[in-house]
Amino acid sequence: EGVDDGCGGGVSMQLLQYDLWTKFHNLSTEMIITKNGRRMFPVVKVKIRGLRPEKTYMVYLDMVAVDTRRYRYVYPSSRWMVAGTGEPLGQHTPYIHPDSPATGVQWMASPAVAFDRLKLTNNKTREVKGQIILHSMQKYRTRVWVQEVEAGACWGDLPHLVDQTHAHHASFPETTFITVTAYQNQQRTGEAS
Amino acid sequence: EGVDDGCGGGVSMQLLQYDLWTKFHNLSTEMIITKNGRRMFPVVKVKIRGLRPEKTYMVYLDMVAVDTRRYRYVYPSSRWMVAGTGEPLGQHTPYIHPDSPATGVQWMASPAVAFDRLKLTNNKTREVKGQIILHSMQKYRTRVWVQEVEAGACWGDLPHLVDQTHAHHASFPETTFITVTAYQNQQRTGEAS
DNA sequence: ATGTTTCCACCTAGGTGAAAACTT
DNA sequence: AAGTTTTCACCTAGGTGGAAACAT
Repeated sequence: EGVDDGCGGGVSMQLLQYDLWTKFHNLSTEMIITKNGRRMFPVVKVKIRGLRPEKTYMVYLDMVAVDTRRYRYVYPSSRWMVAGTGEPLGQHTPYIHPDSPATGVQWMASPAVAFDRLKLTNNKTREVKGQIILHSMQKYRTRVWVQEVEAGACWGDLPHLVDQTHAHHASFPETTFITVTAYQNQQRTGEAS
Repeated sequence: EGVDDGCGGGVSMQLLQYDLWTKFHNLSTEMIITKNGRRMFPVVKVKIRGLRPEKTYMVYLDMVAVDTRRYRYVYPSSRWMVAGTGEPLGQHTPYIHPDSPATGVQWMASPAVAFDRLKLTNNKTREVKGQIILHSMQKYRTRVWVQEVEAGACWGDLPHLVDQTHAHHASFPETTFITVTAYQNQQRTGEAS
């Protein structure tokens, strides 16, 4: 339940499927990205608490570039090694959770706010809705945001309402990953939760 | 754009895919229901106008039993004929549109509020969420409701908030159908919209 | 040759129409 | 035997891992 918070207030976010993520963190740490976009495995699921029930919030996610290095998987030792300098840190438009906007009651009633529709891609040419563009072979960490918006806000306008200076956030060390376009570690398997 | 309204106010609902529904009304008028639930074809899609932008509404749908007769498809003439008395008129819990609750802005921004997830069933034993239970071989008409609710309402509580006396409604003659468990009319085909 | 990306056949989940089964 | 219901194989859409292709 690693949690930092940006903005004071009692808002808390807890990463679910903690065992799965721990295993991921120990064994693999690699996340596939493809041209057409690939879903994350494991899926980021969080439990959100401490919202004001009647207020309206949107929830969104972005990937924090941990550094500007490039990584390579080295076979004899089966470890990730630094392999030079990567792309400079950039800002991408966050992925807005499809249930947004919704009231505090709704977000908290849900046992798990899941980002299972999110896709990761390396296709820089066309920006597709629902996909986050990342650089290959670089290290990222998942970060989730909760931001209050006006009750009348609608889905289409949400991207313009993103204001990270007035939002709560949490990032989860277990979700740190290195982007690949094909699995490097052969131990990687896809068991369900 | 057949519209009746229950409650005054400028709320209007228009049935979309009118050509498709007209063809349905002229050629077929039969709707499949199965044990496990079957989606409607055509799908009910409506355009909603005249809501107060900032207010919160839920939208739901029910099936009005047109009469208590039982119908049979007679082949030589290829027509539906009355074939005796059916089940008495009953009340079923309405199907709440999965986007509920949402603000007036959101409902009106959508070019078509579609009930494409709705399933119709003849399975009276277990009441399944997302399915409407109907009697076979009887005649029904689709009716759509719009009801204002408090901003803090959440999905799980909506069924208890249904109050048809304080809701707008519209029913569409073109959507009148007779329930069957297998197609009677061989001309029935499933072209897309 | 090695490291990286794209492509593609497999697999799965779920919806559909028609054959099979059931009923009266 | 006719009418009605259920079952089931086909089809489709979309996600996945490994094979093929590409690049350095």
